[in-house]
Amino acid sequence: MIQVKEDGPLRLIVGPHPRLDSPMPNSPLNIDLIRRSPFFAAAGEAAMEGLLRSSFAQRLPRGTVVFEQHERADFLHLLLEGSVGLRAEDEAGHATIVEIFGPGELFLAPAAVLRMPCSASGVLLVDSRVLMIPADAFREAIGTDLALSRATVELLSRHWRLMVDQVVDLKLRPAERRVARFLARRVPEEAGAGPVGLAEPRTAIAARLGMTPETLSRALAALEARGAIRLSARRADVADRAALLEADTFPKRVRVR
Amino acid sequence: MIQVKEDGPLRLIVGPHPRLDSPMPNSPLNIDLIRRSPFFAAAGEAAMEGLLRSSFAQRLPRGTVVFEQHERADFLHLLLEGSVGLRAEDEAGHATIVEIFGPGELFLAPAAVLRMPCSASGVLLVDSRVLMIPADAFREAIGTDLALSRATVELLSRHWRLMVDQVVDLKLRPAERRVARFLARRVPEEAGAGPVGLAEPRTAIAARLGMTPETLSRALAALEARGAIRLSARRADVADRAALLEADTFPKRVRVR
DNA sequence: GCGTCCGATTGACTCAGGTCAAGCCGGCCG
DNA sequence: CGGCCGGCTTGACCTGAGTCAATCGGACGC
Repeated sequence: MIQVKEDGPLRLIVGPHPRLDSPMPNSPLNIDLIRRSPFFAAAGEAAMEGLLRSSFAQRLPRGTVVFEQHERADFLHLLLEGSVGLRAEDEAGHATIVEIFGPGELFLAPAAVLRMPCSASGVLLVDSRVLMIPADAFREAIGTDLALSRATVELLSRHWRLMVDQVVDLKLRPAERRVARFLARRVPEEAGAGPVGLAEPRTAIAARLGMTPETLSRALAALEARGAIRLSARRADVADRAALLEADTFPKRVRVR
Repeated sequence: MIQVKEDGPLRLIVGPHPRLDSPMPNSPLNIDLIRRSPFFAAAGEAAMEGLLRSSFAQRLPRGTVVFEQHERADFLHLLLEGSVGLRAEDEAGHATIVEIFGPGELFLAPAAVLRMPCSASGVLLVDSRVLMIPADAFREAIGTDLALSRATVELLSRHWRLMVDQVVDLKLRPAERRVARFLARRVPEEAGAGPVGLAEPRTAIAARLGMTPETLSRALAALEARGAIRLSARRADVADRAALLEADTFPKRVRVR
């Protein structure tokens, strides 16, 4: 079921419909996590039940590629715990991380819906638990269940907006500010301060933010020097979320249209 | 119905349900254009009929803002002719163009679906014809018509992928190559060469590509010098689509996890 | 036909961030 | 417990693209 390619990253390999033979069946804990995800909340219990029947959860080590760019998607993935990066490679073989998703996120790499090749690979950035939902079952369910279909529209809309945000970030904000915003986004909503985990490798975070690891490192150091955060291994303590977003660094250009 | 704010761009102002009093009713020509849009093709005649009943078309001058960032969306827009830019402004008031859409594109600025404020404004980059679809009607239709709902899922999926492409572009490719790809995308699919119109202002194109107008200008000049294109007013003639995409310029960095 | 005006181009200069090359540190295995 | 190794950080340097400023040129009004 899981197989290691000797000279490459761990690659997940599964047969067409490997239902209940999973290493981790849907425990109550899972169900609870799943129910809290914005997607299933919108889809409703009924749809959820139906989909879960053919799904299964897995605990997978970091580095696992859960789906591969340019290949068709056989599963949708709901992250129960951990962190995935969507990695896209250009024709020259250079890669970035397009987005990083955390627990509760469903990424149906719209490929699954369109029956098109994935536009990115899914790589686990830390050891994770993933709920695997067969794409066929999903596509079928979406064709009969309006609530589910509607939930999907909302999910995609949210994800589209995330990407818009990122494009704006890349185009308008300098590296240091992008880092600051990234950290701020990870501070629990209303809490104005607190620790944020940076469990994923720096390289991945840097790629997500559109910069090199060196620049990320320097930006973090600068933020620390400024007193906005305190760094320790695999995490950063945010002193003041609002201060992080302060506009003290210079912006870019205005002219449009 | 249309109103000019003295000291700002043209702003479209419409009442809640201004049906058939439109300056341009749905002529057969419109219907035909609409039917060819990938969205309505997927949604099917029935859904299309229903939506069109409450919609109306308008011819609007360039510069018109058809919807505004941070405001709720009252209409979905199907571009019949012309070009729109999605313009996003950051908190400091600096703006970019997130995407440029051409004829046949439906942009329901997912805001309409989520009943959330738009994450960008829609600005006409040239004089255009736009089909306006009341958001309520759409939201209602989507809640009862599975085909329509499915078409929406596909539309959003396509749009998500467009954004992914753009993020990859911004992160991995240098300015000149981004320009080349932009031009190539506008060469009619299978035709290996041909003229591409650049009717929208350079400033908008530059913003869409994440660079300044100066850099765009230099990139175009460089491509011309290299013999890849020939420039004339408001258009560029592509000699060889494939050659445009050639990888002769240096790429960026590799390392990702 | 001619002046005005605004967007596009061109040139010279600057700088944010990428590149290259050491060091450093913590985890892991023998 | 020591040494190795991979990932992170730090420093020195370089360059792609932004900035600022001057000029060009097409569209439009008169």
